[in-house]
Amino acid sequence: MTKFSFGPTLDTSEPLVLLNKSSRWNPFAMVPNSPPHAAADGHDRKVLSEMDLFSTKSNSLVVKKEDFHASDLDVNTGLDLLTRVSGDRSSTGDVSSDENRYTSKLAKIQSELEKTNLENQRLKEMYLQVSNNYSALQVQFVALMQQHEQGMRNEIIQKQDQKVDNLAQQVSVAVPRQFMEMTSHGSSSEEKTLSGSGLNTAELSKNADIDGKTVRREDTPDSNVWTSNKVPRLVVPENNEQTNDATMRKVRVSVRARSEAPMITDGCQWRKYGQKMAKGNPCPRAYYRCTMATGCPVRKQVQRWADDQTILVTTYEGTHNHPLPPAAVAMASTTSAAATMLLSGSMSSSDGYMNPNLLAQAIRPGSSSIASISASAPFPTITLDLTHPPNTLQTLNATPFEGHPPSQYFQPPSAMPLQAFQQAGAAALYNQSRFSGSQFSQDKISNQVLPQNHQSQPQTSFTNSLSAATAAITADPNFTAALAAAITSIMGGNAGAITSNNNNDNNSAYNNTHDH
DNA sequence: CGTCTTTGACCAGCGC
DNA sequence: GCGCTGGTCAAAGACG
Repeated sequence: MTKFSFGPTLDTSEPLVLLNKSSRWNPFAMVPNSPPHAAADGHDRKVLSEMDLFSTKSNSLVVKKEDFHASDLDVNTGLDLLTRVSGDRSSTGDVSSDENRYTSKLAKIQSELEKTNLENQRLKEMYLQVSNNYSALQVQFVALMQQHEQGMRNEIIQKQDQKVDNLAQQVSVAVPRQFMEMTSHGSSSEEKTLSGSGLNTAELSKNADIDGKTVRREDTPDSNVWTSNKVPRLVVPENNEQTNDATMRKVRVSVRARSEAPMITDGCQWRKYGQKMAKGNPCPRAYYRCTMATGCPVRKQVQRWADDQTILVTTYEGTHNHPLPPAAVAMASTTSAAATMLLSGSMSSSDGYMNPNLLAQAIRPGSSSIASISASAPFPTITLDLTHPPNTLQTLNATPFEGHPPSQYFQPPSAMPLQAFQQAGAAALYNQSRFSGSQFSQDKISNQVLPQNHQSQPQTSFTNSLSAATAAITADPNFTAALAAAITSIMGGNAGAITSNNNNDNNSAYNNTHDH
């Protein structure tokens, strides 16, 4: 309820004392707020605008005239006003006229009280209404935010579908769609003997239509995760046991960040379930799983980079099957967007091989890059390198843990927020389906033809945003926020859903000598 | 006492 | 089949 402050204009001492002394309410006890004409002290005090502001029974304040007599006024000696009035009366000697005057004043006060009570009542109602409206708006806001997020996902899916259609029209060579086929139909011979259409747009559309059903997949630990809901939908149809294919399940997002802190909180809760020494890295690799919800399939690996142990490499796998706290959403969206790009590229590709021409343009040695895609890794992995300041970013040269030789890099071409970035990423991933199978065939790469509609795009805009994001990252100790800023910059603020990254790794973990 | 971490054991995939 | 490696399990201990 609105609480009205009497403020500095209220002289609480006198009326309070009076009220304590007399069980009968005396309107003149409100001397401090009596109208000027009622106050003999000459002070221009205002009428108390609100009397009983908190009691619904304030109307009971109405006082009958007959309750007031001159004797009453005389008794209340504690009231300055009354004292003065008595003095005035004694000077005039006209008691009856004074009573009449007090009666008229009382009537005025009563009327004012009624007005103020009515006003108070209106204010109460207004407050209730505002409060209710606020609550309703709050609910609507939450709902809109959810719808907005879903809408962005759908938009991305539509863009992906359009891109896929374009690719289907452009690609005439017979190419296996391993990545998609593996997820939609499992590893069947079909994936390698796909018709010359390259892309089965009808099937792609069908996959896209699966939207809304694939969220369920997140409930299965083996489901393909690491992506926003839309991505798994595209990649993995429901009711397909093949969706549990280990390869697809291993789609990963790796984040490199320079951090001396033993642990970086991203809002999610993680439970360490294992630690092992990995080949080629003196630092042990810690395994975590999300414990924010039972059955959440999200896992992550944390390991310090062998080349620079000040760099924490966190690799995420899976999609949360539960709501995320705000603190976790940023990271989740970031990694999810990256995974979305990766998978969207895989989806848009009609084959499993890289296009050397594309790579030649996508990979610009010496140029900045924070995103790379590993084709040599056992699983499709997109790596976000947040360890380099602007203009000194380096492409990632290997998957973080396995110590493999330099993988294929993807540098987002220019001036391209989400759609273009995704297109470029998709193109870069166009032929990377094979990396899901861990063995990338260079021989096949050389024979591939790719659409390159994105390759000529200028780079300055993206570079600028990238530099800004990187600067924010390097300056911001809040890894999560910084990472979110970076990806938002890349993705044009359309980063979708949810995969959470968290560096819960701690120094103690590295003291262990658990090895095999 | 419940939760979390530690860590040795176990399993699966892969190459030889 | 064997060894290597990555990944996971689960008992035991630590911790609050």
